[in-house]
Amino acid sequence: MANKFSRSGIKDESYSEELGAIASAVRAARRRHHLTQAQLAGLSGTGLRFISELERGKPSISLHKMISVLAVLGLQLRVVEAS
Amino acid sequence: MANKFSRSGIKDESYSEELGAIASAVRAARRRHHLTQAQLAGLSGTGLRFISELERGKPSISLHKMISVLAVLGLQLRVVEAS
DNA sequence: CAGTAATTATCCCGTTCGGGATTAATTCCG
DNA sequence: CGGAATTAATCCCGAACGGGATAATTACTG
Repeated sequence: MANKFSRSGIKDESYSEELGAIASAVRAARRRHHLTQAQLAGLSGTGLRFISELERGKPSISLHKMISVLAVLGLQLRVVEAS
Repeated sequence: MANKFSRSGIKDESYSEELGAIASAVRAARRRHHLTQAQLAGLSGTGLRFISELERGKPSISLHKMISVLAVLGLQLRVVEAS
């Protein structure tokens, strides 16, 4: 996941494939819906900061907030067997 | 999700189907592996409290910790289209 | 290219997570 | 059934989330 907006922060890219996949899925879905991060924040009852961090794969984000965001985008979380 | 160990706490059962499904999946998988919550905590690098709350569907748990637990149980998180 | 829009980083600060311990309640099983 | 095992609730407290604002950086477009 290319961090194109990086200023000077260090981003640990090695954390988890799942995290990265979720982050990418959220960003892609947001763009499909032609929403800015700010709009998505408003629609999901979260803040701009949360959306930004979610899309950059921040590990420690709160599950229910993420579920709220997914719902706005017509997505869901599922538990599956590891491949 | 029957709360069989409930003492006197009030449990909001209406929160999110996804949360409940994740919680149930974790508990079921743990039992399939014949692990106690304490053992699973040890294996996943979390604490007993976290496992207990995860299995009871606590909404605000931290995503990466949950992913660690799922990994021990041979499970993964996926984002899917909402049905 | 320049101006505007969008995204990211950082700050302050109130709220809450969760480790580990302890206690209480429930479940398990011989 | 009773005792041991397991799970849930609660406590203290350090760590950290995240709202909102601000500033910096990057992307977009005419």
